[in-house]
Amino acid sequence: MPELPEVETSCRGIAPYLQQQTVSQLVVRERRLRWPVAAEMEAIVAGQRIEQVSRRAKYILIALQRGHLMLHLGMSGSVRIIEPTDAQSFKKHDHFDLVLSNGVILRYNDPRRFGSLHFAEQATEHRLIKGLGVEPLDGAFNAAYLHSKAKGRKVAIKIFIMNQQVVVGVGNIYASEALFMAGISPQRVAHSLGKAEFAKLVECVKIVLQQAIDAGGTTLQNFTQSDGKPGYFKQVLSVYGRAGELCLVCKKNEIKKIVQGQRATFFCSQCQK
DNA sequence: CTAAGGACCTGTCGGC
DNA sequence: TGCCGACAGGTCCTTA
Repeated sequence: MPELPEVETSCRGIAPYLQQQTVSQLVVRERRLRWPVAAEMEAIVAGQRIEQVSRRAKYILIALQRGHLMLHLGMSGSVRIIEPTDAQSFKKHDHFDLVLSNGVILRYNDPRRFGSLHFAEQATEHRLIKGLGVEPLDGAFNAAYLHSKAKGRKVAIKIFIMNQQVVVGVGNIYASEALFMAGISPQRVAHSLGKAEFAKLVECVKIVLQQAIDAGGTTLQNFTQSDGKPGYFKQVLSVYGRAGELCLVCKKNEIKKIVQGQRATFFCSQCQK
């Protein structure tokens, strides 16, 4: 479910409630997530002060006095803040609670259980984070970087920009959107792009993600804002999910849907070359 | 090393 | 109305 903008939005939404608070306890009701929640997790977390909440790729990092919690939302995960008076308001698939000493609860919900909760002394050294590529909104993500990474790569450019070892946070929706905005066909082989095309693509990835963050994250079926209310913005998507409809740019061609790497890709064959 | 496909899960939707 | 298959925002792991 969540792409980077949704994770960023969740992160910002929950941070004010968590920062500088103390964890009273972690209550896990379902340990079977993408990876089992470690048995020692409760003991590690209890009593620790939360220093900071941040994001790396699609992981929400909760910095404790000692170590970090790493929360990934997978496809269908969401977090919400529960006031003490509503502590008993459970929904189906509420898998764990991070309970603060002031009674406020960070509650994690995830129907498909593709999300995960890890602990690491140093998040940057954790095996799931260590090998990740650059942040898309960072200056390190630029045309020269992408160009050099693409050398010798024969995968389709859409698959390539979704590769977390290259650049993080570009999910299936925004990969289609960025390529559409850049006027580049998703089927192009990665190394075949020219310098100007890499520059354009980088620029469009940044724009598309930043716009979505500004809009509070694209709201699709089951994203819940961190305050528990349904998302209020519906970002306008230009191609994603619009198969068979007329392209918004050329207004002549129908948006096509193809499958790449077992994922749906949407594009306009007129506007994207 | 790269590339491709399977795996993990539940919920929803369209078609018959 | 009920059942069944297809599909859904992620990403790791195995195999070739």
